[in-house]
This record gives sequence, C-alpha cells and structure tokens, in this order.
Amino acid sequence: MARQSLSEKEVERRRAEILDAAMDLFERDGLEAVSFRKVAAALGCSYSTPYRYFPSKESLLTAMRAQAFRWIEREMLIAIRPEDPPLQRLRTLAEAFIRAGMARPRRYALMFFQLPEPESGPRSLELAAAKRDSLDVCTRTVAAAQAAGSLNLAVDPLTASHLLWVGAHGLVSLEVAGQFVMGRSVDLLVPQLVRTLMQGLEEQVPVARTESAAS
Amino acid sequence: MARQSLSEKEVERRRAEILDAAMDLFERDGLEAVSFRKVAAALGCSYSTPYRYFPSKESLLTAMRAQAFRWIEREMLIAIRPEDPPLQRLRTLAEAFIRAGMARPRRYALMFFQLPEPESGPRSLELAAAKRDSLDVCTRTVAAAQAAGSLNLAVDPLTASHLLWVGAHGLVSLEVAGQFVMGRSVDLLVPQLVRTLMQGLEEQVPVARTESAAS
DNA sequence: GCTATTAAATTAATACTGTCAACTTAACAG
DNA sequence: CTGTTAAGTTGACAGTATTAATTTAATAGC
Repeated sequence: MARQSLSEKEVERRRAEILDAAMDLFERDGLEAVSFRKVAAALGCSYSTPYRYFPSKESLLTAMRAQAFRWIEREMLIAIRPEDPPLQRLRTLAEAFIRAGMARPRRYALMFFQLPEPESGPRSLELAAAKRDSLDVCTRTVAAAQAAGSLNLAVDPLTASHLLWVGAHGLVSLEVAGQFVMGRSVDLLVPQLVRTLMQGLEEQVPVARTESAAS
Repeated sequence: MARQSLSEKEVERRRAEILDAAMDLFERDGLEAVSFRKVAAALGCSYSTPYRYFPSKESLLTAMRAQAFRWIEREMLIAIRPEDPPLQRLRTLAEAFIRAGMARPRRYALMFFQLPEPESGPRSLELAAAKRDSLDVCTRTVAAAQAAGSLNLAVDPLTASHLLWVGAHGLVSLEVAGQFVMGRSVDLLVPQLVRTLMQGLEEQVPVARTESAAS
C-alpha cells in the first residue's frame, strides 16, 4: 500500500546521469563549476534532488574520480590489439595512457587529485576498485610480456607496473603543467621514458655486470 | 603629508604571517579549514585584512604551494652532506624527500595538487621558481655524480632528475594513499626503486649486452 | 596641538555554496 | 477514494569569497 521504490538499476541510472552532468561541467569550466546547484540546473531538477543519490559533495567527487579511472582503463583497453606481440602491447598501452591524459587534462588530473583525507562509503569502494582495475590492465600486460619471455623483470610485475604507471603519470603531469624544459616534446620523450624504465626493470645479465664493474 | 606606506619588507613579513597561519590550519584540519575567515581569526584580525596581501584565495593557495616546494628543497639540502661521495648524496637526497613527504603528507600533497587551471600573477611566478629550485637540487646532485664518473647517464641530468623526482613522488603518493600491496613497506622499496631507476638511467655496456642477448 | 591627507583595517553587503528539515507531489495497495 | 510512502521541491541556515563603504590611525605642514 505504498509507492514502490526505484529499482537498483534505476537508481544507478540516475546516479550516472548526475555524474555525467557533473563531469561535463567539470571538463568545461573546472572544479569550481561543479556545485549541486549547477548540476541540478543542467539536469533540470531541483538542487536538492542529487542528494538522494550522493549523500555529500565529497561522495560525488569520489564517484567522478572513479569514473576517470574507468575512462583511462577503457582508453588503454581499446588501444591494445591482442594480436600484437607483448612488448608492443605494453608500448601501445603507455602511449594510450599518455595520449588520453593529454587530450583531457582535467579529467586526467582528477585521477591523481587526492588530498590525503580519509574517505569511506560505497563510492570510495568503487573508486578503489576502479583504481585497481586500471592498474591491473598494466600489470597483466607486463606479466604477459614476462611470460612470453620478452621481458626479464628484476622485480615482480605489480611493482614493475607501478613504476611504469608512475613514470607515465610524471610525464603527463609535467607536460600538462607546462614544466618541460629545453623545448622537448612529449612525442620525443615517450619512447625514451619507456625504454629507460624497461632497461631499469630488466634483470642485468650477471656475468656481464660483474665483469665490467666489480664493486 | 600623509601616512607612509608599509615597506616592501614589512609587507613581505605580513604575507609570511598570513601564510604560516594558513599552513597551520591546513596541516591541522585539511584544505577546507583554510578560509580567509579562519585565517584571520587565527591571526586576530578582520577577515578582510588578508585581502590586502593576497588578492584572492587562489593566490593564497598558490603561495602555500610555493612554500611546500621551499620546504622540500630545504629538507633535501639539510640532509645532504657535502663530504659524502656523489652517489651517496643522491641516495640521501631521495631518502630525505621520501621521509619528509611521509612525515607531512598534507604539506607534501600540496606540492602536487594542481588541477590544470591557468595561474598568473606574482605568486605563481614565485611558485614556478620554488618548483624549479627544488628540482635543481636533484639535478645538481645527479650532474655531480655524473661529473665524478660515478654515473653513466644515457640521458641528460635534467631528464634523469625528472625521472627520479617522478619515482619518489609515485612512491610517496602510493604509500600515503595506502595503495601498497603485499605488505611491503616503503623502507624496503626505497632502495629498490632507486636502484631500478639508476640501472635504467645508466648507459648499458655495449659489449656485454650484444654478446649475451642478441635480439 | 591641530588639521588635512592618505594608508590600513574594519564593517556591511552581495552572491554564492553545502546541507538539512519541512513540505508537496505522485504512485500505488486496499 | 484514501492512506501510505517514496521522490522531489522549497525554504532556511551557516559558512564562503569577494567588493564597496566606512572607520581608524599615522604623519606632514601649519
């Protein structure tokens, strides 16, 4: 004898609509353009309605961050071609990551936008999962390269993919911030970075090292 | 026949007072505790007074970021002992950076807190200078190691120090975000990271490589 | 000492914001 | 039609950045 609640799927759809509107505002006009009032105006509803779907602005922000991770994951996945050899896949992945970040710097920065305030709730679980999954794409590709014998890692694939991740992030964020010096473009630096990291990760051939440089 | 203006030094001192108060609030209670009202309350003046010294909140934030860079620069400089050999200095530097970041995660995060909004004005020039100077500490140490023959770089010192910078940043931010897996501590990872990057940066000995692994 | 002048500081006011309680609307079981 | 309850709206409050109007205070010339 009462109105029936929205189905879980329906609730999720509404949440996605709100999220998309917020993301549009953010990418167009930056973070301070994201307010419940403006999001609601864009959706044509009252400014209080989004509160039924996101209990606070922080949770909305957290959901946006999760979406950014899902986006970069998708960008990497659609770039990889399974028929390519493992090392080529790894290079493609790094390039896709970097190109995506430079094409949408705001969305990209959102991923690594984390003042160390403790978060909790379903949105932050979602964020942690999205983070893990996007890093997993990298880890799996590294592991595949190692399994195929194309890469001799001195560390485990997870650590190695962390390092690649961190390197790509550094490259993009320095580029976006316009911090590169000496007029070098990212196009020139990408292969160099990947090569440098790969070399660092590769196990040195013991004989050659001990012969040439006895500590 | 009028009241004389504050000297440039005096203005700078006031700015520093405001900045310190803002930094205290930030480190104690996070970013949302930083408001002109609260800063003014902490200083015992009116909420409008800081406006004479920072034209907007964004400029205050920018100045805080610059101060964070000055801080990490100082932390590195006081850690380095000039009598140590160059490679040891480089390792000390990396450790100082990482330890400082982990001891004050909020202040640390401020450095890399940059949604890509265009900034301008004297504060952002100050920020750019502070950024450059702190990176320079690293670059100089790398260059010294190379000059002393302790390091055979495959890339120029600036690029190399960028990579170290980025690596240290990745390590700290992952640690602060509690993202490390498999129970490994930073203490174990620091030497590994530095070693991995160093190896990657070092020019490979051509003979050894071509002999053992003909592609 | 008094006064005009002008910098510094304060107050008042505006237009936002996040958040929540009270209220209205709408769907549906009986 | 009606009671019940979920969804959505409005109103209100506290707090924010920012700017204009105002007050306070220092100082140069008389």
